[in-house]
Amino acid sequence: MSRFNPQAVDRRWQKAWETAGTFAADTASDKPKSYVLEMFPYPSGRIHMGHVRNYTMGDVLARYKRMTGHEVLHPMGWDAFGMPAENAAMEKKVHPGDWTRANIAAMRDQLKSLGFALDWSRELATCEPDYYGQEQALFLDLYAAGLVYRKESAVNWDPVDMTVLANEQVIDGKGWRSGATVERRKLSQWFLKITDFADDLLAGLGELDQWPDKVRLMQENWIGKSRGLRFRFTLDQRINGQSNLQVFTTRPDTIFGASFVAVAADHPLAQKVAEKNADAQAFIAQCQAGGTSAADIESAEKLGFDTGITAAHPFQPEWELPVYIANFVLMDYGTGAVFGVPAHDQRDLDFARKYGLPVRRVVADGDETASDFEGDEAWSGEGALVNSRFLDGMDIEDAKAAVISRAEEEGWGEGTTEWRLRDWGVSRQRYWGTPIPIIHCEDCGPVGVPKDQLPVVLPEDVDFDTPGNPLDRHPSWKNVDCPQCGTAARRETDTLDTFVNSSWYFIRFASQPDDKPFDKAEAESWLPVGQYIGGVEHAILHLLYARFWTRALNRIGMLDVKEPFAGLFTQGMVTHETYQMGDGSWLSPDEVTREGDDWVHIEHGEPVKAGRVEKMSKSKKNVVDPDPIVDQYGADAVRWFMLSDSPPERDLPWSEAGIEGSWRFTQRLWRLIDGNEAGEGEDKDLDRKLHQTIEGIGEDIETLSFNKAVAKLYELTNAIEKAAASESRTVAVRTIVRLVAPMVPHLAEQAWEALGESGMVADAPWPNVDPSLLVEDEVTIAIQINGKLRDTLSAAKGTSKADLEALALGSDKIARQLDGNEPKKIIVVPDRLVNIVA
RNA sequence: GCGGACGUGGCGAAACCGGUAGACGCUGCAGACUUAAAAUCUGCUUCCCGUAAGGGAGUGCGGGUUCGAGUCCCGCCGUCCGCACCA
Repeated sequence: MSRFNPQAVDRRWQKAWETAGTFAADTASDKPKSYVLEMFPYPSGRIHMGHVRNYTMGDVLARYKRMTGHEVLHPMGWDAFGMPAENAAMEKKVHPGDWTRANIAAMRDQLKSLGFALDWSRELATCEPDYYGQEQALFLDLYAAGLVYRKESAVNWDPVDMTVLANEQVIDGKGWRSGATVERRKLSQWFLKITDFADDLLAGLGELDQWPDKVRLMQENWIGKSRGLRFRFTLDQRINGQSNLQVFTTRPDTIFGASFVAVAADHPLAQKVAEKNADAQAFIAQCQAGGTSAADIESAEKLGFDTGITAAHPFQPEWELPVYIANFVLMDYGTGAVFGVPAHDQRDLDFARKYGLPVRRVVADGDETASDFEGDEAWSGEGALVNSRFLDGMDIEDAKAAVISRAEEEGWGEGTTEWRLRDWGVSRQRYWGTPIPIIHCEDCGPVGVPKDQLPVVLPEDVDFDTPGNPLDRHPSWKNVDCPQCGTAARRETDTLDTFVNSSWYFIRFASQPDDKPFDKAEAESWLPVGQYIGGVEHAILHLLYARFWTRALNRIGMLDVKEPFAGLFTQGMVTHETYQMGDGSWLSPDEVTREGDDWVHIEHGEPVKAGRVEKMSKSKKNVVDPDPIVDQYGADAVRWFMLSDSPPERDLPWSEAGIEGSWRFTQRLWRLIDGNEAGEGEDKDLDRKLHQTIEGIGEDIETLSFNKAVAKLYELTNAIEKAAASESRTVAVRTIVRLVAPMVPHLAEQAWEALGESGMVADAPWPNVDPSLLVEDEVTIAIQINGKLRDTLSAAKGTSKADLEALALGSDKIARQLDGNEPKKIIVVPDRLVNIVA
């Protein structure tokens, strides 16, 4: 009997698939189409285990779909623009393009070594002009359709490096390189009108029944449709010529609990106050220090500045509320101004306690109705309105409606729908991205680059010695003539957010003509993606942007598909134990070894502390590189491990013992197949097991429950091993090759060939279930007393309730337990259990 | 701060509609084969009491519904993810 030798076999079949064009997707095929897609990788340099897991899952599904008669599109490409390339350029003095392309080449080889069933003929990289040029064309189409506009928006400004920072480059309010306190600075930037589609994006979630509920809920909350009241406070003085201050609230019911009004630091009222008040100016400056991210802003200490202005309560003009400038009010949401109800909002309560403002209860917390609110925990739950005049006794919803209709009658406010979703800012002040195809002309304003001049190609001759955007200081690229009037003008130097690249790559995979972004009919023959697989970290932004982009293409008539991804699966991370020396420094898994129950350094034997199992990360050095693992154990063992044990949506802890186990299994499987001896006769138990497995695995793969499919294959393997030679056993061996083919394709091809089958197993049909072989005739019945298991017995399937009851009462163990007592009641669940209540 | 999820043996987990908790894998232990080792094979492996037969406890914690709860309800605790310029 031979051994399974992946070092010899893997490459052989990878070449065979490539030569035969096995996985090339044929648009003209009349088979049912299936589009399987995993989120394309950023070419960071090496494939990591997270990629291997992600792509293995998609691969199993793609191969299974092929075997069940589908024409499968399973492509791969590169999300190739982004900051790491520029960081590498600064640190290693390499051009971002060279760095990126070298990374792509290395990672492509790595992916190929894993034997994924990919259609490489459709490979694309977003950093190449043939991709981003088409993206520029789409941008211009959206611009023409009125879906693109410019407005002022805040960025993180590093005053020392004189550059814009990404949120992740702001650490505790400081720039990551310079250490300088970051400022919020306003720049004129490009926006896409995603809010035009807010209602539709929300409504569309309802039809995405193959998406995880949690993702739909997260998107729903992100879009954040809320019904509320927009109304005007009358101020005691005119500011900017206005004596009104417009606010928005989702809780108009709590209007009688108001104790202050607050505006954002960049609200016009705040700006006006600051003109004459140095303290206000200083406060605003303080609010604008630190990063722009919501997490930073909202978790900071609540601070306010009393402007001295007061606002009259709409129901009682002599009741005056102080107007504050506050650091937790966001200019981007609602009107940038709110009223604070400390008793029923935690932020407002913290603020009121800090500044000694009144705290009035207006919603009863059970029996608690007193106007004076005690304690430091706001009550945001349900309750009847109290201390609220005409609202008293109403529930929250009725009170909201009552206040809105009163405001509308009296003319000082109106019920509105507000969205948390904001328009998508796509401007990035960086080099390594899609150039925005706009030329700024003094006379004509922003003018789109004519389509026959696309692509606007990034200049190659740039340097990264100075921080900031090299496009900005590249005169020959930047200075051009206006396409409209011909006078001197300048190119837009901002590039597009990389989320734009990933908002349509799945369409380009389906159709990639040279002269346009995609062919409508061809793209529509594949779309929507049947199963999209990627990390949960993309649950909101990427997926929402792609859904928006698809709708935008819809509106301009380029595509009739509305939802890009019919099925979505979010997979868990690959984790590993962490190791630390006594001094706190991290060690990588290959620097440590086990001695008994303890870990020590592999070279000098010093003790090592094994820590928590965490996401693999460079900073904690708990990273395992797939390459040497594939070399040692072969692609199939790695793939098998990726599918085993952990449910795919949960984290998968990588372990040396685990990959060893997978390796042993591949060898065992090979021995089972290669060592099968012909026999006579049928083996009914094995037949049943086989067909139960065929049925179960099909379901498991379709629901991406790979860990369950793996467990069933172990059970079947165990059963075949134990079975004596027979015709049934030979059939089982021939069948299991096809059942494992999506998971361990190299081994399966080799076995298929060894068994003398014709063609490739990748093209073989998936085995059929014979329902007549699934029937069980004996079942085990549990016998409980008061819900506790006391005995089990075996009975023919379908035994009547009365017979089961008699059998149960006839058991010695039960008689002993009952000790002569009469059962009060007996519950019988046929084919399952008998529960005796004593 | 806001939003979302998750929690079952030493470990990863399974358990379909509320019906035998722990399938399957890993680890560990014992044994077989071997001159020896590796590989392989066999058995055991939730915890506690007990030589055993057997008994008791048990699905993060505290309550509840039910003949019966890992599963349903209420309240906690812990961990992880996202928060619009990381991708």
